[in-house]
Amino acid sequence: MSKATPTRDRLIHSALFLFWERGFAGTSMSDLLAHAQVNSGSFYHFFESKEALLKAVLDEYLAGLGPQIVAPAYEQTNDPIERIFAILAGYRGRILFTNCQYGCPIGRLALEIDPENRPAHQLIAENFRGWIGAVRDCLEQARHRLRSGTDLDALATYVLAVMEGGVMISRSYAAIEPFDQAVSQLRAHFNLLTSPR
Amino acid sequence: MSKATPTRDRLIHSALFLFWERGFAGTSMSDLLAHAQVNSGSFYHFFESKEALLKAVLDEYLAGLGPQIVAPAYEQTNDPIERIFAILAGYRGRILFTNCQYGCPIGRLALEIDPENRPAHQLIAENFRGWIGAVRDCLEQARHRLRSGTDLDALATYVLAVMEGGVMISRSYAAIEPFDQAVSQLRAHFNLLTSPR
DNA sequence: TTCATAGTTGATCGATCATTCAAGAAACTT
DNA sequence: AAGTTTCTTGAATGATCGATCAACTATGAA
Repeated sequence: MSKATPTRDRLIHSALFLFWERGFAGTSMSDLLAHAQVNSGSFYHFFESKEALLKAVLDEYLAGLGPQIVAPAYEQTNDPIERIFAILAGYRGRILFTNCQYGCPIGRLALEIDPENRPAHQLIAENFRGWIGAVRDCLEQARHRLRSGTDLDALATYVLAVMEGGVMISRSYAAIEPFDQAVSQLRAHFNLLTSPR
Repeated sequence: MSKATPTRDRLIHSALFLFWERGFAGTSMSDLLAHAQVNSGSFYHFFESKEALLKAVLDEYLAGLGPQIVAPAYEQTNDPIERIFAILAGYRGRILFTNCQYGCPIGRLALEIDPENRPAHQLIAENFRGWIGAVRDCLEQARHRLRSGTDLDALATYVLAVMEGGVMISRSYAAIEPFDQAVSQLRAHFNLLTSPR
């Protein structure tokens, strides 16, 4: 990250990456400061604490959900159901790009951050809600093709669960296969949901 | 944990619980030693390092998979597919028991532990494989009821992904609903898979 | 030019981290 | 009873943690 970028942005973008790679506790302040090329005094000029940085990072993820995750998938295809699978394919690309090592950054924090830390989990939940909402929008558009009685909220939540779970298993296997298997089964489910009775 | 229990066992059982509650990095040696009522010198008599304890804990989880997770579900019902959902119901109980705060202890470690730490991830993957294997055994028994062409390995992996993802989302929402929604959609999937064409 | 505000520097702080070790107690073997 | 191994005790270690602070520079308004 070039020093041309404002200090606060360098800090956030370094944290985006490092929290994804190493988690929150696993990223030390000295790691972060070295990566962002910032001195500790400057950090505390912009943020009250490491904790405050976490919140800023979660805000940033939320802001990036549309442009970084949803929009590229929407550009791939006009079919609403294919758009859902295009979102999943985006995660597949990121898994491969990181040698199956990094998963979903939000999911990682969801399991790491103390549940008693409600402000942080509120933001994590908002990220999940945003993601689920995007999938739900697609389902809404495809609702006439889905079996009547399908619970769209539950189905959208389910898609997120499959993604997060698939990413998790692929990480430990250090292989893409578990993710692919999970997605292929989800595809089978959608095929059944959209097939004539 | 009473002092009647051997020291090594106290350490492992304390770690089982604390790693589940706070994660590996989030559990300090002093937390652990206080919880197990053991002095640091005794710890290092039995374990080479905190890292070595992690491996012992993962071994313990693997050993507990049958008796703690699978067997109780098998006792609930004889129907192989219902047994899968009984396993999921077991996790539901544990989620509720911990106020939606603790999820799956293996999943938590899967996302926390550095993927470069292959020995640990081998053990995590073995736990996942064991879980998937147990589900696969049930699917095998029910294979005549499933649509032909169903990939049983992929379907079993998928069940784990849904469980892990559902647990994760419930944790951040601090509510059981996301888990229930995920399981209900999985149920819908199984209903479609077993319904006549 | 002056002055206030905004941002930077890096040494330093106390707390806590995982780990070590010398000494001694307890549990065995003979 | 004597000797040997196993286990326990808890103070101490050096490293690293997140955070602080006073001194300094850069910026912008008057």
